[in-house]
Amino acid sequence: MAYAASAIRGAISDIPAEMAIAIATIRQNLLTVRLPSVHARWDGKACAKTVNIDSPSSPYSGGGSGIMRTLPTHQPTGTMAEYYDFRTLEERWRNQWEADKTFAVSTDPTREKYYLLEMFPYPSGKLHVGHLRNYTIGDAIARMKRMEGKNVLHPIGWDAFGMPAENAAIQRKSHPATWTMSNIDEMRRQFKLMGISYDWDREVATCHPGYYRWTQWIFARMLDEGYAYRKSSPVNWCESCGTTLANEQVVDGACWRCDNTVVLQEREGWFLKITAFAEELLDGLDGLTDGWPERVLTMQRNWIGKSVGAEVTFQVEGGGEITVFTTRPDTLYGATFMALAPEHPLALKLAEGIETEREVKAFIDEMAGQDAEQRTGEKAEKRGVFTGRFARNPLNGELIPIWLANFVLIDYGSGAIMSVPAHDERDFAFARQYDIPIRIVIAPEGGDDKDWLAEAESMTDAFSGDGIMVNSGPFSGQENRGMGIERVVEELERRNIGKRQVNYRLRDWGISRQRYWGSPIPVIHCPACGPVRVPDADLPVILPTDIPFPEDGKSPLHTDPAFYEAACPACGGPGRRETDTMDTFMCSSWYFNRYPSARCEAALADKADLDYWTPVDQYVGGIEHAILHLLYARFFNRFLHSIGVTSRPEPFARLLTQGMVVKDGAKMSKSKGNVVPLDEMAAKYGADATRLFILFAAPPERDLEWSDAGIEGASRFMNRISRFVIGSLNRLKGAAAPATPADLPKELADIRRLTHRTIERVRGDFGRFQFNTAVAAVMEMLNGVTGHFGADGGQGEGTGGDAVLAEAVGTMLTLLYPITPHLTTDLWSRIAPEAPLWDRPWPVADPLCLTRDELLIVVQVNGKLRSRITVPADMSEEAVKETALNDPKIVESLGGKPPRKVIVVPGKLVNIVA
RNA sequence: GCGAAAGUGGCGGAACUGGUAGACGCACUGGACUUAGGAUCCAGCGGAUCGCUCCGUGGGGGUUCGAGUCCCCCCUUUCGCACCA
Repeated sequence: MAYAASAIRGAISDIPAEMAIAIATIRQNLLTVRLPSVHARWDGKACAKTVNIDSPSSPYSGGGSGIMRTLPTHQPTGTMAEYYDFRTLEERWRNQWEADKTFAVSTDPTREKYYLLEMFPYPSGKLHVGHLRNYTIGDAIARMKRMEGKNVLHPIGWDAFGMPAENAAIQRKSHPATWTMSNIDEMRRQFKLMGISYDWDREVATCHPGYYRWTQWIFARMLDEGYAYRKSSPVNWCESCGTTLANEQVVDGACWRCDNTVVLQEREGWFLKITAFAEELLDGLDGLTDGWPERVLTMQRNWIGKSVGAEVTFQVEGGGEITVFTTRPDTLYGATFMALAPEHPLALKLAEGIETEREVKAFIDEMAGQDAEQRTGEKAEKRGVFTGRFARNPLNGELIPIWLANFVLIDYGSGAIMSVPAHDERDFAFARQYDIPIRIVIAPEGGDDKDWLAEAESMTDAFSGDGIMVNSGPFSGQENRGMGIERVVEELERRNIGKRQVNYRLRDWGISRQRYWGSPIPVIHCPACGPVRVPDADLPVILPTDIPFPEDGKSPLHTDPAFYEAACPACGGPGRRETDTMDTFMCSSWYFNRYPSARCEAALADKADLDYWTPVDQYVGGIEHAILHLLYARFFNRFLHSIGVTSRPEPFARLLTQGMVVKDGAKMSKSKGNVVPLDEMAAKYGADATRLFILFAAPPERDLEWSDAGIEGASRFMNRISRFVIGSLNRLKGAAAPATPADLPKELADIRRLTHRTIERVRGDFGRFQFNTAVAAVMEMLNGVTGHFGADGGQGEGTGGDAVLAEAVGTMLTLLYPITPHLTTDLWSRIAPEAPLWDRPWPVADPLCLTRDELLIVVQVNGKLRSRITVPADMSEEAVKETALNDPKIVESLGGKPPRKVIVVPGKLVNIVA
């Protein structure tokens, strides 16, 4: 007894000396230490203390690291709980995994591969538990797949270019590179601390020249293939970020990163022709329906926004023509006016020299001064002005007025529309406001034969449904859908005044950023040759990091002659290097193709490696990238596939979008000030307990509410399983294979059934990534097993139970390993030091152990639970029915009424209808 | 406005194809071990009567021997889209 107290005294130097006057008792394998109550606290904080008892005479000394226990300091006094020493144990295995490169993999076509990827992080500082969820889910999958025998590629890297580094540099009077690198170091440490099983040899950072060389190379290929081009156009400008943004990066009229209102500004810049892939990107989604969440597919479909219709040309009375796009050529006879966007090239021209000119000009000027919110926002009302000119309806020859309207968008279709107020809500509202005639040309199916021309007067809403064409010349009487549309288009094509046309909402991707911390665009502008791309041999164009970063945040590239002065690669004359940098989304659009051969110098990636590893089998990340990153990455991959670089058109076979971590009703984030620091959790509860809680608290797709009490529970479970396994150790060494259930006493057969049923449940749960129920199943199993063997695993010693116990312990540790790898590995190493847990195969349930010889049958009367009966498993349906009917509770419940009908669900229930 | 998902104890959440609602965990209550207990162990824990029983999965209808689960209507919340012709 005495050694325990002295061990404690020695181990905790900061406990006051009198504290060590402790009473220690050992009962079974549990050490209980009592301390005098006068020492209410020796440290005001509610954190834990660790006590290492590692005496040679200790019953716990066999395991090497010994048993350690934490003593919660907030207890006034305390018996030490049976805590496990997660600090020492987690560090030990973490170090071993790193030293041995346990999770490093190589291309091996003889083995089945599994590529698991979490969206790589932006190195913004330290990780908090909100970040961790993504990586914990990924790690659980990776570790499980390894146990299933797969060759698992599980890499990590850093999305390391971007604005926040520049902002931080200004604030700290530092340099974006310095800030980024130190964040990467910090976060790498934290990933290792949490025991995420990455192949660190494949780490990439997008700001490394060895990486962005290939980002530039991809841009060069796009330039060669005509998918990268330069144009001047109105682009989204974020004043607070001091840069332009792509359409995808504008959310509700505001910058996706800083939430500042975005304004349109005419600027010249580089664009990528993502629209050329619109159809492919849309079609590709059909192949992802099994593996991607439906709502992500829907969001991408909506974003691409395909519309099928026709292009129709209208002749302007007095010269000129206007082309419109419509999805409803069947309503052409109902077009009673045309409307142009105020920015339309003809807008002012039409009114030139006639009496409407001044009014039209005023309208155009007014609209030019409005931002997107005023123009197309929720409260924007329909506004317009008559140009004074008319166009001729190409089918019925009628003259219709040409208007300018605020609701017509210049950058969709041709920036002009034909307006059919009877069958389009927007046109209807506009027509009513400006007293433009409304003409019905589609009659609702089954509607009475009315005078449809007169009917328009009393319309209160546009009718946008389908029906029969009326007032439509030779087309009248047809169904509009299908044949009607088809016939009209044929007629337009025959007369050469229109044609079939598909339009997309998707726009080309503007990638020029007027910032410093990004990949340089490999182009030199030459006064003679125009923009010329830098030859491949000269890549990468290095982003200079040795130039001072100015305090005003302006990109030093624009003002650094050493950077921008360059000879034209084509003519050798003096040129100017492109000083804008690339959108960082370009860097993250292909990184998953780099991991398979992360250090490849000769190419973006080695083809054999790509053939073997891609596509990513399971991608894990946040829903916020449903469009942004996931659309760009698909685009890049398809482009690279089209030029023979990547092996598959689609990059991600399956996608899991995890929910956010919320605390106090808000998403956990630094700006909200509700973060739970990772280091703190690791120090207080350990990496395993933190991981366990994250996976246990909610299914992955749903939001997770952080709970300080919840992680205490996770920690308790770690403690209980640790106590149980350590207590059982002496029974496990050399335990034989368990006997078949038939040869075991009922209680032990039940334990084996519990073991194998748990294997079944966890298998199913892992398959659906329902880690919360998988954990619950193992918790249940531990409850059942401790119920039989005792919390210390010592009960029933010397019986044939050792083998059953050994099977149960091995199973629990294996099933839990993907979630809490450190503790399970450590405990297993005490049972079988020669074979590490991570090399064990994933368990398979033995059907023999799942069978039962007795079944519990629920008996209902009129659907209400009335009794439960236990019957032999092989009892016939008829006999089960009889047993149920003769059950005393059922007899009473029936009260002599004869059963009208009896339903028997084999193995489950009997329902008696009376 | 349109579309999608979701509403289950005090809380997080289970219930796979309709078949014992509330697994597992948290919180709470009682007990044990104790000088002490915010540790540990045991027990209880949807509501009402607290014996049998009745009512309970947002509300209302329906289908069925049987509905948290399927169908219809409504309410609430979250997310996405919102002049894209």
